[in-house]
Amino acid sequence: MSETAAMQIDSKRATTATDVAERAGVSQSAVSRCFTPGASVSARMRAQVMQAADALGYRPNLIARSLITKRSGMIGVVVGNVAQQLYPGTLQALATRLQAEGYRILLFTAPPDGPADPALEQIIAYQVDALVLAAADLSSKLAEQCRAAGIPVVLYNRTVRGQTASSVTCTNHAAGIEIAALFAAGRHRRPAFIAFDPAASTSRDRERGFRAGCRAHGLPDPIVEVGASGDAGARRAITSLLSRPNRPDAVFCPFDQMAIVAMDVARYDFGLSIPNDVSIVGFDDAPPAAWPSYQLTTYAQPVAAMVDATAQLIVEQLADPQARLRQVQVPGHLVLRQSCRLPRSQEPTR
Amino acid sequence: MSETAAMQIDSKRATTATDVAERAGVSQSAVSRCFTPGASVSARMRAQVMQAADALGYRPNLIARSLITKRSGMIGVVVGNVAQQLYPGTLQALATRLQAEGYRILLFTAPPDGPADPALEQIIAYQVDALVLAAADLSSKLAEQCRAAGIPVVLYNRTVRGQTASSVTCTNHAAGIEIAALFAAGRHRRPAFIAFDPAASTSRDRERGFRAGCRAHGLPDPIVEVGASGDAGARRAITSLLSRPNRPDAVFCPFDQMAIVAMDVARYDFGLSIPNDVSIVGFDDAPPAAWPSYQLTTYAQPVAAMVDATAQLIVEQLADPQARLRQVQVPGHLVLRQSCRLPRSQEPTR
DNA sequence: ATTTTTTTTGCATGCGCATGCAAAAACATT
DNA sequence: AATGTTTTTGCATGCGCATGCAAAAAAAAT
Repeated sequence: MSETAAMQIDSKRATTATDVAERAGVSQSAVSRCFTPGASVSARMRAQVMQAADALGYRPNLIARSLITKRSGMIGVVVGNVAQQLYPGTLQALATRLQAEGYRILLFTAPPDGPADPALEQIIAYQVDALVLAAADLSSKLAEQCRAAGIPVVLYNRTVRGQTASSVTCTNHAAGIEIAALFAAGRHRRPAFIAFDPAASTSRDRERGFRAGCRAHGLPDPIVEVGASGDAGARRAITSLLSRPNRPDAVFCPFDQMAIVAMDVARYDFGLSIPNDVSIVGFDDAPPAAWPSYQLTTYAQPVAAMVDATAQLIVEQLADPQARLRQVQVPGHLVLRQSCRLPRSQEPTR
Repeated sequence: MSETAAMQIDSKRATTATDVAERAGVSQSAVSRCFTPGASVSARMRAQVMQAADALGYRPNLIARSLITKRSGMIGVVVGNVAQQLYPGTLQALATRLQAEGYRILLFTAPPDGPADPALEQIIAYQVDALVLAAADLSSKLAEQCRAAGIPVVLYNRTVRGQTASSVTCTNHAAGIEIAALFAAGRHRRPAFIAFDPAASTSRDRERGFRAGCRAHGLPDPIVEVGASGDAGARRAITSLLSRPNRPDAVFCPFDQMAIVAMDVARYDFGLSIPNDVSIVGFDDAPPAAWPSYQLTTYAQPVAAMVDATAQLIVEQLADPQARLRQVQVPGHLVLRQSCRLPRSQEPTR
């Protein structure tokens, strides 16, 4: 009776290193060593242990291991809105990369409303080895607190004032300049920019570059409209722009989703032809940019390279906690498609 | 000298419950109790401890806690291709929901190539409390192994033979029937279906429903083409379909991305008009389906409800490991837009 | 065959915390 | 004031594993 009960409990219990040791007739530490790469074990012992381990279906408990090694093997990734823009691709790439590196991803999403730091407590309490902040509009407080707690932080696609964390971004400023040059080359006269959250460094840098580029190429200062909070905001902004008495003939949208909305509004609400009546340029080179219905000219973010840099920064900081913080900028490139008028001489590449 | 070194080490070390106890002049267990909801602590002690904890910036180490409670508070989520289709939205919703429930998400992505089970070892070793499998084309072996290891598994948007796990899907079969009915009502004559991975239950169920519906409504058996492996496969499949001598006049694509590709090919490669020359219906109601350029008629998957059901199943199984496995089917609904011809009498709703 | 060197193994300990148990303290009852 | 009752607290222990240290075994050198 009670024996049966005990056996049931036993069968529920996960098999531990001690169980394996017992069955193999060796010590628990021997088992541990067999599962620790680079430990000193004889071939015979290893075979013996492995056989017992297989028979019992043993897997080392990584939680227990973390407790000792002080490495959880988990990287926290905080994403604002997973569903938008380039984050799905980034997440995929990041996950693949970090998994290859032997890390697991602990995913946190920021609540859609308000910049409230998400389960901040959780993040620190969970002993993540490092943190990737991939939310353009997330409070920078989180980064600081983690840093104070000794957790390396890498900002993805954003920067923060005061060098409290490493960051990886695209060459946002240069991109803005380049796009202004493109507009100038296509003989546009009235540039415009739809700003995202003004607190987001990414949007700010692109805007600043764009302004500088306009000035440098003899264009007037761009008309700026704010198009925050998703498609609705973008719709409002582009509508406002196109309703102006002398409407812009070249609109730079700081990410593709916004540009897509802009194209749809221009075409279907205003009956405009792109790029004849108005040119629209996006940012990111998200998948829909290449769809035949849009053929969006856009500035491609080098996601693979950015993810790579992110992983590298993490590994670097983990290896040496004293490592200097770095702001990595990865160059992107313009992808010419059909949504922006070009100088006569130039054919769209690709 | 060595004192300084020692202090540095100390300052690196995270503060533990024992540190707090020392400072507050109480026992470590008292500290533990203060951070354990529902434990017996006097108000005075709590205040005393909390003050010390604040001063030291103490946070309980969840890893250590897990070791004792045998609950990691983590839910493993395995996703095939994060970047595609409805997964971003799902992931967002799931993360939000599970976070609200007090769980963290440990994210695993299946390698894009081959059905190789990803870091399976990792998943079990990491003591996740439960596992959500949201990869339509992932081997079902993983589910079985986890179940054997005593980890509750919930299949999201797919099922598996032999009741080895709970699952949450949309009413795929009924949806197939409904779409056949829609085609019949619109006086289509030559239905077609583009199959996804034939191993994926989701694609199979939709196809079976569609076939049944065609039969029931006096339509011929659908022409079936396989369009696996992403956009390229879809492109090949739809091209093949539209190249046929008597090409189909109604194509059902088992998810929106495929339908989008189909629309683009039909329009731009074949110069066809949608829905006059050919009707196209998708599945999921992903964001692009609503974009003006597509106006895709599609069967909406009730993501919120499905995520809800998933969370509920998990909570249920965690509360009672003996709980019966359940196959939950959440009803979706047809969203009529412009990509499918309707009977004269009917105007597109919405 | 003996000593020295190297490798392999077991023992003991502790990571940070939760929890059963018994002692102590606070409170309620007669 | 003394007893019984409830609450609060500390002590001790262990979760599953890695790791320093010393004993044991194997290999190399004399």
